[in-house]
Amino acid sequence: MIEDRRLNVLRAIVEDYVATQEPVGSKALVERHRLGVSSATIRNDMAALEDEGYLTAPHTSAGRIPTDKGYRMFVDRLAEVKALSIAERRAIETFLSGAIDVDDIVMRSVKILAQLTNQVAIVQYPSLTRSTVRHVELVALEGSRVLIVVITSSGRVEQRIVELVETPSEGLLSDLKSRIVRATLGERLPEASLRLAELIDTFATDDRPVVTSIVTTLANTFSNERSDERVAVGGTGNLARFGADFDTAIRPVLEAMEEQVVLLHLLGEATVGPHVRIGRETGRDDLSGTAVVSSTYGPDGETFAQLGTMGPTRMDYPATMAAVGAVARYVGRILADG
Amino acid sequence: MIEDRRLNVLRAIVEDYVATQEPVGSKALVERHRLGVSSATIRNDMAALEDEGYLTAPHTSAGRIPTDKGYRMFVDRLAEVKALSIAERRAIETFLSGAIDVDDIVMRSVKILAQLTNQVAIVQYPSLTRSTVRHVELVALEGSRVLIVVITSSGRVEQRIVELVETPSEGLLSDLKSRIVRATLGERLPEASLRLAELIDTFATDDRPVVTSIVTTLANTFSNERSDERVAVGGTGNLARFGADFDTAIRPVLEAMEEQVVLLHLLGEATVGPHVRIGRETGRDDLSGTAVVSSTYGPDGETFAQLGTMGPTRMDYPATMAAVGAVARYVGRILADG
DNA sequence: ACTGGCACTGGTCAGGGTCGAGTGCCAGAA
DNA sequence: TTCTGGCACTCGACCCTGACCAGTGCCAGT
Repeated sequence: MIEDRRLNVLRAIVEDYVATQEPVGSKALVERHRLGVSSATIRNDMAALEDEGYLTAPHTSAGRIPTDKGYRMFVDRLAEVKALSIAERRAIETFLSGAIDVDDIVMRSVKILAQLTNQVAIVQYPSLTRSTVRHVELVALEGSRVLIVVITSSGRVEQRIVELVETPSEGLLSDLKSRIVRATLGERLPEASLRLAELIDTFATDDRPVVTSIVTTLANTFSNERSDERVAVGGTGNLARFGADFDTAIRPVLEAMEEQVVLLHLLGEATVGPHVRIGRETGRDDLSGTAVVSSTYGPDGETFAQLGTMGPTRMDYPATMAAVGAVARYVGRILADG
Repeated sequence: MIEDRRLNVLRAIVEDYVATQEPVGSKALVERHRLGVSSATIRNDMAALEDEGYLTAPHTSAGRIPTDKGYRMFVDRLAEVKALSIAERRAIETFLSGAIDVDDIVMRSVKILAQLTNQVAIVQYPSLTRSTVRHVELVALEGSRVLIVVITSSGRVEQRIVELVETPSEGLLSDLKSRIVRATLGERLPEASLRLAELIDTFATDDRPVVTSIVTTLANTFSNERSDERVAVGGTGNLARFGADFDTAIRPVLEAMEEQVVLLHLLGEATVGPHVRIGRETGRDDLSGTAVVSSTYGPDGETFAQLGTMGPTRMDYPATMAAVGAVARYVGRILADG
């Protein structure tokens, strides 16, 4: 029972602090929440919570603020998932379904996510290595150049142009194409890459130069890490709201935004549902005042990549988690359809 | 003569203020620069410059700082172009020449520009409307779907997939392709779009549905404003250095960065060589503390798009202008080669 | 036309006093 | 036990004050 009340106090403090950005004291707490006990009792509870490491006091005669451990407890055991309003759901749906290609989906996701959460949003481009080959096309261009087009199951279209040493015959090209298709269609990109390597030896020695240079380019495209590692970032304008604590809330985020690698690391490993990293849990000391809410996305079950938001630890976790989860779901659905 | 000295004083004040970020007084000025006169004389000159609107004093007993008009005079008449170091030139060259496609060029340009200037860099994607058609390809996919590929003179490859009502014959497709190529090759995209419209009537009525849907998709691609209006932004980390005046130097920039339209407007109309907009000259009141240095780029003579940087009015104009100019030149050259 | 000197101005900074929100603890009530 | 009212205490926020000083404007003199 008494444990219960303590947790309620913790919850109330987190909520109030997130709302007001100011240390919350025992008196203010009993006024705003119907806790049924006096402020003195709350004071004792707060002292206990501080002993256990869930709260901290900036100085003797200020209120308490949650520690990272306090936030952690809050998201793990105290927060109820805050459902998005119907209007918000509809906004996500209509905005995302207006996208015309994969790049556009990513850009729109970033935008809507930043808007919903009032934070900096990060969306990783759908991973190539996890998607499969849907179509391969070879087109002879003028001169001895060949255009290679690959369409993946994630809807991404990649193209390359190779300059060959000699002009290939129509026959060779179409033969090569059909063999490539047979070997790779439906395969995941890394496997497709392997299959291609085996393919070269099956051609006549005369054709080897042409085949090799087309096939290796294609294999490079398949195992191209670039797209995996690309992320789109948005919502920087939201940082402006945190003018008060520039050094703890803005500077580190601005700096992290510059490095794609850092961002990718922040989004973290694949996890089911919205995942929260608070302060040092992000793995970077300079982001001690920052929390990351992330989720994988992809058509049902499959995992294409990650998306999420980044903001001060004192954020509205339930709302942010709901928004991240919802956007991830819609993006996955749309990628499956398109 | 006396006019000459006054301008020298203005130049010295701009240089000192840019270097120190602090109002500069008459005494400090004579110490740092060999002006050959006493501080009292400088005081008179400063008073005169203030009357003419080139300087302003934050308060009675502080030094002077340049007004926007002062900066304007500085860049127009006083600044000598500061040549980049050989190391810098080489850095630009090697970094940019490592790019693998147009998107990569843009991303790398943003990065190097931000690095050289320590400011926020903006690079507009090469405009489609200003480039010409270099190649068009139609490829039948499985079912009745057709892949359309366009390569423009700026090296950009755009592709679309159309779902047709009926499967077109091989003959029709190759006929259509050759007529499209004949009509549009080498044309600028807007003109190419017009030519396409005329093309439809030259086909037999039976073929109209297929032709129409391919041709309109293609025309849409040509007149697609999206790529024109896309910009890449980088160097946000550099904003962190201006922590001091968050509200005047950072907030407005963060907000502007959110809106592509605003950024495009800031880059401004085509102009030759680096162009500088100071404070309200940007056309936005909230950017009164910000200056934009921009330039067009493109292979010699031609203009593909704009790039530039954005920073506080108290920036090192000569260095920034040199960097913007140099990057613009190299990007243009690389686009021409690739 | 320039300079040295001098009175003046206004911002910054450190010291000191007041105020008040909030705490910890204790003795007594439920 | 558990809660409550009361009280002394703490410490930051705020304000005022005076010393200090960078820098100015002006004037009489060279």
